[in-house]
Amino acid sequence: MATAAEELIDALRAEGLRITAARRSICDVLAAAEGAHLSAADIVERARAGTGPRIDQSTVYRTLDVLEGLGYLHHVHLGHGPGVFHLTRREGHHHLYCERCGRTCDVPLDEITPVLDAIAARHGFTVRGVHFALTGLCRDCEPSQSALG
Amino acid sequence: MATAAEELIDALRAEGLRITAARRSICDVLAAAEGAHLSAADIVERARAGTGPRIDQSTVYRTLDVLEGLGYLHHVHLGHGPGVFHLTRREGHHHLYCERCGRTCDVPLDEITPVLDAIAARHGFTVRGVHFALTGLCRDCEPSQSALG
DNA sequence: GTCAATGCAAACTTTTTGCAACTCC
DNA sequence: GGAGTTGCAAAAAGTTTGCATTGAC
Repeated sequence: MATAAEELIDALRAEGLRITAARRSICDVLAAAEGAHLSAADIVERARAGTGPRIDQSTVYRTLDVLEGLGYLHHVHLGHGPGVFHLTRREGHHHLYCERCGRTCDVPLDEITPVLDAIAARHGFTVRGVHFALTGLCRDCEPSQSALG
Repeated sequence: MATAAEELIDALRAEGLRITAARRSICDVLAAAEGAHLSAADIVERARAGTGPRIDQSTVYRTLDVLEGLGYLHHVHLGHGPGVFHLTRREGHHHLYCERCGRTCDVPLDEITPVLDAIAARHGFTVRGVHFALTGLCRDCEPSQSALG
């Protein structure tokens, strides 16, 4: 199959950027992660496992920056701690983040954008980003769950 | 009037915590800020202007932490950069944040919570936090504004 | 061969922590 | 007087930058 990694590499090439071992490795990691949310440190670790221990975090950050600039990647803040990266497959999505257990859940944009936009519009804003998660509690961590039982 | 600062001090006293010059100063700054969003650095700066240059950021962070724990204070992340603090007057509110110019707008919770909760509930979540801003563009920074003109 | 990209180290920003000295109650 | 707080300094965590070297085209 024409992998997602190849698509990223082609995108870089189309921009006239150079295809290096580090970039290949980073693209592989991102593609292999599919829907997962990886921190920069995760990506560094996996890229090193793939290509070798010489890949530096600064290279990873720079490559992520390039890919994000090209629109192939988003980074999101789920809570405190490092931002997490994922490819912008399809439409993108918003994130629900459980403050207690850290579980995340993706919410399709078309499910949430119209609603947020309507509210934002009343205040003269356009909601465009999915840059921060919506924080709350998941079913298992909701206190009323056991309190009511 | 019984100022908001006094209310905070009373709350600390009621917890058996000690009332120090530093804490008074920090409470004054928070109360004087009213609706504004202050970073920790802002608060340090203003507290020093009020009480003297010896107040340390670590003291400010620790005091903010106490007040947040007591429920009198929230901190929010509007974008990249430092978190911002504000007293939790009344009901609290969500934040709209313009990615381009940094303008913020408060959205009353009762305007947005039911809507977010409905969406979150479908995914087994309860949206509780207003911890991260909704990011987007304000009227003045919306590109379609001029593009359509 | 040239210039973009890398690896390394170090800076940077924001927040947290360790600890002796202090001071509020 | 004793425990909670403070100020100072240093660490921690995440990200960015400077720069000589390397390697893609």
